[in-house]
Amino acid sequence: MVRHNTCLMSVPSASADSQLPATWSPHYPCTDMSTMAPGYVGRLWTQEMQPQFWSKFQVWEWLQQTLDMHQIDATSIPFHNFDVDGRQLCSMSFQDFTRAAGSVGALLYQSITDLKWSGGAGQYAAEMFTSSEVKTEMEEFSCSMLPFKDDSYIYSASPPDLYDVKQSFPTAVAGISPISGGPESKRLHNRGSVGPIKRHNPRGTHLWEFIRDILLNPERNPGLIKWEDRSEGVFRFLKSEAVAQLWGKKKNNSSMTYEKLSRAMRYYYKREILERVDGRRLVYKFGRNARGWRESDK
DNA sequence: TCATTTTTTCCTGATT
DNA sequence: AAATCAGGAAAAAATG
Repeated sequence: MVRHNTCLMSVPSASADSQLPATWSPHYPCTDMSTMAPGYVGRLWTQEMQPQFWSKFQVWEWLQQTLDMHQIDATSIPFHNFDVDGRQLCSMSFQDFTRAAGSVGALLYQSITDLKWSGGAGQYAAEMFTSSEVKTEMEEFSCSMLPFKDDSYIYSASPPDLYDVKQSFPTAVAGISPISGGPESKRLHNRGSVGPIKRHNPRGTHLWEFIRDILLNPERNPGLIKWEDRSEGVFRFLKSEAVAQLWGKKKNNSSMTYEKLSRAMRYYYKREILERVDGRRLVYKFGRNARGWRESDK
């Protein structure tokens, strides 16, 4: 009955490290922050911490963190609308936010407003600190990811999950009044038909949704997973261990591995969320019960 | 708290 | 040889 994970203590394999994109280097609840020499942190604190000085990349980081924190599916907002640096971000009005991100904009606006005034203290500090740690690599990254080739399918990604948003932060929207208590706050970008959509998704995403969202957000996906056949829903893990680490991060489980993640994936076969693709390693295919991955699926 | 569903962990064995 | 794939079992987590 007793399980000892002596061999799981650290990251499973060396290959995991090499796969780990700087972007996704695990953000643990910064335990060592507090125990760290203040001088060390201070340097980073003053500059990296303040949203005004964020790079575009850090803006993305913040976006991702904020959405995660509120359990909002990343596909529900067009990331390319936030291809701005910290300075620009901070100069955006409430309206700008709602225009850029629909209803989620309110939340984002509130978040960034808080950060501006708090000077970046709090949890974000930790997050941003982590990212500044790997800054050099990150910058390489952001360069290589800047030119997104195809924004179009960011949009096609959203529908279902969008609905959890209201559920998870209605208060934020309501309590944001200061700037515009007005009409423009209701220009949510819902695409006409509010048809038979089931808002079932409880909280965070399930594994398959997590995978789908990575695929659907190229700008958040620095070569982690790639479509093999977009129209058939066939995809392949390029950096299996990195994806596992990312999944682990989401689940707050630092010992996640591809081995374990793949077991969960295999359970999807029976439920027809995934279809088996044999012969090809690291290749999976969405099944009839997987929703929201098609380009024409909205 | 309970029941059910999903995910995690571990493992043995097969494949590539 | 090292990774992956396959699933069974069972525990743990997440959800309603």
